Amino acid sequence: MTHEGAGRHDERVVGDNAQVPDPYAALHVEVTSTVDRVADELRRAVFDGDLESGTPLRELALAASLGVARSTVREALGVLVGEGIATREPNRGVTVATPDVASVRDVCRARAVLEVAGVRRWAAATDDERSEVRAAVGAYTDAVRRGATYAELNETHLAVHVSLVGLAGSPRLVHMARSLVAELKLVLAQIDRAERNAHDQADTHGALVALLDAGRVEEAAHEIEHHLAAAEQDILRALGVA
Amino acid sequence: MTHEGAGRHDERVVGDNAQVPDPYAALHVEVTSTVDRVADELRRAVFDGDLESGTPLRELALAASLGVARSTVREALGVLVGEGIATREPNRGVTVATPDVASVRDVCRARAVLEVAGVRRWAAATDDERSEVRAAVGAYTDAVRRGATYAELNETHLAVHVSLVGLAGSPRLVHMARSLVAELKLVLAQIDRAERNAHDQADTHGALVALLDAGRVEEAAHEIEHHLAAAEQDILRALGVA
DNA sequence: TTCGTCGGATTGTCCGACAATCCGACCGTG
DNA sequence: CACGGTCGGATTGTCGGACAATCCGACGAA
Repeated sequence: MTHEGAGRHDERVVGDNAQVPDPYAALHVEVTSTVDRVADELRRAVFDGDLESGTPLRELALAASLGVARSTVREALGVLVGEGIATREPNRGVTVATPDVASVRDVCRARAVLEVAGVRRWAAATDDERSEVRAAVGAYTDAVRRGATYAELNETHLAVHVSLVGLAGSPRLVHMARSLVAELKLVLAQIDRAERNAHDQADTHGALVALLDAGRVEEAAHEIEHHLAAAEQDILRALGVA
Repeated sequence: MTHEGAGRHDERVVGDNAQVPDPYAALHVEVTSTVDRVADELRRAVFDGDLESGTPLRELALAASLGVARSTVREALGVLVGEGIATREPNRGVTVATPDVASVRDVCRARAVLEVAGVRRWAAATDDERSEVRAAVGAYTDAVRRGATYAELNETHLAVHVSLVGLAGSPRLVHMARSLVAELKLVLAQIDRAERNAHDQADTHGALVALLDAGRVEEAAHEIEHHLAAAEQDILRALGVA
């Protein structure tokens, strides 16, 4: 992903004219390199289940199939590897990552740390950050009530959790959370959809916000930890752990 | 698709027949690609101050200077960018990252989240993890007493903080902590050495472990937060923030 | 001043090439 | 049959060259 765009031009502090507060905010151009597009396509394929975990990503074949040069594919694969969506073994190539039990546990534990840290800072967060959480929860519950597609439910649900991390007010933590969520999406993409119980967590998330609004932060933190532990168990069970 | 040859040969997950617990542990070969060596060299140069922040990293010049191909340099630069040590502007190239006040604040805040999470799990951590913290603290205090070089003091000191994150028992969190520390090293490499007050935090760290051993976890967490806030102020002051 | 235009420098992408490495099959020996 | 050696194909890692696209600064005209 590597969001972070938002070109922030420096302010020349040379002296007098430091008054103009960027009249051209809210303007941005879409800069899209071929490497980015290839990486996007590969991500999409992985998350949509077109590429099962463990599938080797051959550079030549991908280059031919996508109509780009091998070096371009290679660079895109490097991005995927950096995001943890794929793994590279020296001289053996890149394959779609196969999450094992340990990594699922790890991702969930790390997620808990980040999200709890965010929740604990609810009171200290800005209004912007809080309203973003509310918006994310609203979008998710709306998707549930609307009976949206599985993919959309997933996306909005995970967005709620990322927004919780956003409460900590640290772009880097949010970036880490996104990376963890990407790995989680990889796992979810492998689990047979029928295997997973339907999303019925709209109430849970609403209750979480209610707790926070009531100032019962510690209860909310405990709640989210419980929620994540349950999710971890669900995933491990669906993965068919012995 | 490509159904045919995709025989799902069982991967060498040692899960099943775990009778033989790896008689060949403690054996590993050093696999070092050219890209890795180039990336290492660039990191070294940045952290040693050979490359000031903001310095453009020209692909052709580096390739010629290091005696490797441009594509190799390019890939190494991608790694550096992924680590946050350098930044890439499309069509403008890669430059050594110039940390601003906001990012310093961000890194410190994120660090605090991770380290506090680790400290809070002191009791739940494994003996291995705890002894690793003790070893790191020991190495640092030893370096202080020994009057080691500035670089060594830095390294051992930061290793202590990473080891604290290790208490959480999550490899991914440790990885994130390492990434944050790398960014911090970049900042420290820019600050004139004379500007920084000498390391006298051996006592602080020893006291931290003492608190943890005494089971006063919350005090230790508070202590580390205080410690990090102070370090942030030191850095910002040395950076010459208004 | 402000606005085109031009040339040089650099990146983004492509192509082709080769050695190194890995993998599986085949084969000979004991 | 088990074991070790050899060989060929497939794939990666690295190289070198090439070209269009883009950016930057300077120069010059309105």
